[in-house]
Amino acid sequence: MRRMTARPANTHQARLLRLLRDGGPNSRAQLGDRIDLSRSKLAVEVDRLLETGLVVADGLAASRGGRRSHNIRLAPQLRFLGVDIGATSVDVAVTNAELEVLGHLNHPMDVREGPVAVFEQVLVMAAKLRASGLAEGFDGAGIGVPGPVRFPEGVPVAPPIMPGWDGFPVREALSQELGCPVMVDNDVNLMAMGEQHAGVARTAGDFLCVKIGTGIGCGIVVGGEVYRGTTGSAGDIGHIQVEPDGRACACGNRGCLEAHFSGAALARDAEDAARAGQSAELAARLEAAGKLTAVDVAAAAAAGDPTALDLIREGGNRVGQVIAGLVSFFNPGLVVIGGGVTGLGHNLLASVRTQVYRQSLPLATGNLPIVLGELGPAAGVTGAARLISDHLFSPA
Amino acid sequence: MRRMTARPANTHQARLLRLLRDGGPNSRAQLGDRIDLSRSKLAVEVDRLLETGLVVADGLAASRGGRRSHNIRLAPQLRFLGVDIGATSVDVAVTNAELEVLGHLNHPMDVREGPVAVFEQVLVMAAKLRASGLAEGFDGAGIGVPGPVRFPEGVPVAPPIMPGWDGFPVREALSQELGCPVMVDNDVNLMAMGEQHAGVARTAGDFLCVKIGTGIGCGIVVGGEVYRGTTGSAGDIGHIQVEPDGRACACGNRGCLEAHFSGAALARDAEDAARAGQSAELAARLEAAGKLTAVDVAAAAAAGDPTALDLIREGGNRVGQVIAGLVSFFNPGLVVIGGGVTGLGHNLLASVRTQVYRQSLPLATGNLPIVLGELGPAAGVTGAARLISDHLFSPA
DNA sequence: AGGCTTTGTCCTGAGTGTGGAGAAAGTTGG
DNA sequence: CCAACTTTCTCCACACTCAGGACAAAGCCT
Repeated sequence: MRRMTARPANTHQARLLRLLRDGGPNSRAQLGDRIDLSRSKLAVEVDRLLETGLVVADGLAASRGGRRSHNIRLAPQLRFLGVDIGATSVDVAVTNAELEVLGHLNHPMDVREGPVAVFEQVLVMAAKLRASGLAEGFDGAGIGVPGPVRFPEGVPVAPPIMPGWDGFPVREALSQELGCPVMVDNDVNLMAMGEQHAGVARTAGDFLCVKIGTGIGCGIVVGGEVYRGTTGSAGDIGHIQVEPDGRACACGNRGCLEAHFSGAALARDAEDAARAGQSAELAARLEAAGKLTAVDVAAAAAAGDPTALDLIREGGNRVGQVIAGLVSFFNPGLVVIGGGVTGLGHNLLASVRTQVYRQSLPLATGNLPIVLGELGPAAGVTGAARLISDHLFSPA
Repeated sequence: MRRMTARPANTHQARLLRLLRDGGPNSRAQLGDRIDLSRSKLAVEVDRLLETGLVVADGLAASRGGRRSHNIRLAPQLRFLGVDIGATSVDVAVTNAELEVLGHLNHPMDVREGPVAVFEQVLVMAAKLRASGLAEGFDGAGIGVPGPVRFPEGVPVAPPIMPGWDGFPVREALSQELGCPVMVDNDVNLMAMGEQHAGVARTAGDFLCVKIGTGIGCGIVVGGEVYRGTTGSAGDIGHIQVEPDGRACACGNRGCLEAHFSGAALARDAEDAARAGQSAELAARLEAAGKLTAVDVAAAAAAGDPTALDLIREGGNRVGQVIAGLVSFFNPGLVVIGGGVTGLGHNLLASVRTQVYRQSLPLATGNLPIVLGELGPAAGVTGAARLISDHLFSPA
């Protein structure tokens, strides 16, 4: 099957494609209300898009008191691949042009196995999605990796938790294998874009998206656009010092946020508490599974275990302390918290909120929602699809 | 005398005006090299600007091997007023359209005397500058205040150190008095814009500008544009907590950065040290003046006084610790340090650098200059002039 | 059936912008 | 001093963009 070859010829067409992506099917008249163009000009550009095949007119909508309108929509056979490489698992999903997830696979895998092994797995999963009939091919792919990325080239740089990936040409390699355009970004940025597209951040202009998984990172959105910093490492808050002479961190320093609270740190603390006999609940789970994860701590907390609750509360205080500083500095309109520890839920959220509302000035916190992400694992892959669609839906 | 009434009619004209402002006089050909327009279209827009009087063609430049070019420049009689309200003094300056400071006055004054008294003083100073022949009137004015500002309206909101200003219609009032357009911003943002226009940040895209005066604030520039946050309080880093249960701060919290280090805190610490007999040098100065300021500490340090050096070092460590966190988060391409304590100079800078380079990841600090601002008190007023010129040099 | 509404198409005219021809004004070398 | 060349600037013809109005198509309601 022939995949998408055309690109919008000008900014009007690009804007129309994004309107259709974000707003679903529309009539020409509805599009006209949302774009600053005359009806005549709009009609010309829509016609050109129809010619390219990027957009189709299928069927008529119900009348709204007059002539029925044509349904203009993005070509229904368009498919994007969203890939989210986490520290301990890989998510791969296929979406349509409106970025709705049609199929989603997850596979546990350590990112430290290196790019070659991970890519092999990604391609297997992509093939599986294709075989299931959800896609005959991919028109573009977005991929997120858990570390800083030199964005224009799509190459990870100096990633602390995935040393084997340093300088690996992710974009080029995946583009070769899949035969379609590929864009690469930090996994946290993709989560932010996912929540922006279909989650809690739909209406936010400036917001922060804190992802707490194995590590901790923060997506920064300024005026609707992801901010990546000068070298692509913006949002790398896991190594902000929260305790002078605190715990040793993998990065070589002491007292980093990540060393004191993250999915990995929480699991370790829980295991320590279990072995020290502080919690029968956690000890039982450790006995059963041989190890503990953030999910176990969440379950123990839900069961009312005071040690687990303490661990979560203390962790929330740590993150909250850092977020309070970021809120003072950045003055966002929204803070989203997501990642693997979302299961810790409102216990975590409560202590984060307490810290932020107590430590930041009222002007910055007065009208500041601090909420959990609502997309869960779909945030990353949705964001990945949005990344590549942003790229393809802009003039060549 | 008639002041500037015309505004650029389109974005081309606006871009031309800014090119002339930032690059000085130019021929049509030189302008053509810096703008993406054909020579013919360029000529048309330049002619229209000449008609409005915003731009003049005076004289011919030396030949560069062919026909001599006309010097195109901004109207030489254009005048902007730059006002920088500090916590303890007021700066007022007049600039030409290229934002060169033609005259600059400073007057010690406590901002807590309130907007009415301060405005009176500002108008006296503006009149003095006019009387000296530097200006016959003002085509626009920019004004900075030491607190958050609701930018679109030009109104201070909930400013901690200047309670009497809350909600005072600064923009409207000053515009009435001066009879010209006025824009209002936070003083820190103006310092950033000043250093961006004519100082160390001329080539920086994303940078931070930390101003340490009576308080501490931080200007944030993203892609060349000042970022002000959702409620105008972005960069308000003075109340980030640096020590749990630390010193009491005027804001009601404990352990704020500003309480531990700032011009005010430094002066107080120095006085305490002098009274405690820890430093003969500082004691002598306290004796002489009845009080100490950051300038005294700088002088004592320059004279080799170890107590003063310690105070500066310790303060630098505090700020450095916060800046390290911001660098990890924001990944700027440059950090500028300015404000009243610039006199502490390289002693301060050294400890800030040590903290940042030690605590932040190499990817973020690898190529990160941390430098002192080079404009001193001119940064604020230059930034103020730039603020209003940005406003006037954009389509109406 | 007739009037009204909504949707979509067509056409004209104003304005925007490009590129080339060429005039104006200078330098350089013989 | 003249011819050749360079740089700067102006003028003009042509293509393209885009808005707005007229009008046709297709529906609803009475």
